[in-house]
Amino acid sequence: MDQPDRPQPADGPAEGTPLRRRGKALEAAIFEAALDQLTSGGFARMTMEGVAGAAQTGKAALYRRWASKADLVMDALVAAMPPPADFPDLGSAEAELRQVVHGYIEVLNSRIGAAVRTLMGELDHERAELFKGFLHERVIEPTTEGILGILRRGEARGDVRRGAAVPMVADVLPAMLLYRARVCVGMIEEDFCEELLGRVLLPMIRP
Amino acid sequence: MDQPDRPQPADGPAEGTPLRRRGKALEAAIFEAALDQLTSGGFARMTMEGVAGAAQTGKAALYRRWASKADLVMDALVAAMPPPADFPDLGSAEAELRQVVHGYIEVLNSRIGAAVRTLMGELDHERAELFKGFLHERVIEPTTEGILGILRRGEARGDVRRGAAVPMVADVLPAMLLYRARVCVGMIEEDFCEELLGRVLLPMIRP
DNA sequence: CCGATAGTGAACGCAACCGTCTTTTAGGGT
DNA sequence: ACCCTAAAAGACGGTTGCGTTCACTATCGG
Repeated sequence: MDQPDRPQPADGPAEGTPLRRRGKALEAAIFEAALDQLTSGGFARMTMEGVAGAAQTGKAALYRRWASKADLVMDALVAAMPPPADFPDLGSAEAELRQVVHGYIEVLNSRIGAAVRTLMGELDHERAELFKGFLHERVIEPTTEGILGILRRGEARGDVRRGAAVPMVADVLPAMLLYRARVCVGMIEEDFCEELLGRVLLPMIRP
Repeated sequence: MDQPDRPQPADGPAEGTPLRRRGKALEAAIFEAALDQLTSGGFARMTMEGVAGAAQTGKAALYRRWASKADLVMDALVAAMPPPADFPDLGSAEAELRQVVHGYIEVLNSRIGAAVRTLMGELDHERAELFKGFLHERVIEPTTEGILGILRRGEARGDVRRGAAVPMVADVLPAMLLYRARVCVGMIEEDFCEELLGRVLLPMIRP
């Protein structure tokens, strides 16, 4: 039952590469290391020493910028966050939901997606208060609102049943993606998308 | 951004109560403390010292029984786990799903439910390997199989659409419960049950 | 080239926790 | 009452990481 208790060191620059970076380049490396350490071990197990080591820099360089681990994580999240997703009118709720699912699968399979997923999994820990606001404003609520928009349009168009444009229905998509990410190993495959649409989402909203 | 970094001490026996317990009574107190510490801070932040303190015992008493923190958590989970849920034939998929949702809400609002929820949230951390087998065998798969049984009966009976008796559909219920538990503060209320049924589950499976 | 400054690497004292050990105490059984 | 033994309490040496400091070095801009 004894396993290493720390996130694994991330791969750093290749050997022979000049190691001293300044300013933005160093920050990018630090952010990358921070998100990776966060993902592989959770917030508690992520350490400033680990991040510094993975970014091949010194702790002093981290503490010159950030007072705490949480400050660093928050800045790393903000820096890596993609722009808000679009939820354009594609003429059918099915096409729109398919695009959303594809988009979210792509994000979840990315570094920032994995980090967000980790924090979502820790939302009910006491330290999650640190990130709750960010996750609600930048992840949870935009997702729900965007899908709600699709459902409203669908209701008006007629390809979504009346009464479906509510947050509970909008939350099924993110809930299923997170559950799938939790329960199964590895990346979410694209065929998951078609099954989620065909078995769950479209039957649920059909008129 | 500085907050306490450890789970809060659980309430122990009242002052003046004799503190020395032996055997099963002490183990029960230790298990309770372990699950509470696990829930409030996650696996990483739970410590043997914290558990010992919350159970008002000494570390030596813990180490006499369990070689490691993970061993303790596993035994605490096994001891606290309710018997497998029943999924009886109630004559309609609606009634059956309502009973399941009620049952799971009740479990999720309990100590063992909160602990399981915490571990579900950490399933993709490296240390989650320790509990993955347990969670799959005792939580995830029984849930999916039980709901699948309901869906199959419903298909045969005619109140569930053809093609709905698949794991993807069966996973919507636990996925939504976990998402709700993650995203919203506090206990899951019973009116959540009716909305989940009325807006999501029944529309999704209706013929 | 030179000066300013950020980065590097090492070291430091401290806190928290681990796992172990010892002495004392008290609960349970006979 | 007596005895056995598990539990309580405290201490210990070791490890890890924190946050800080310092001397040196590399980089950038003038």
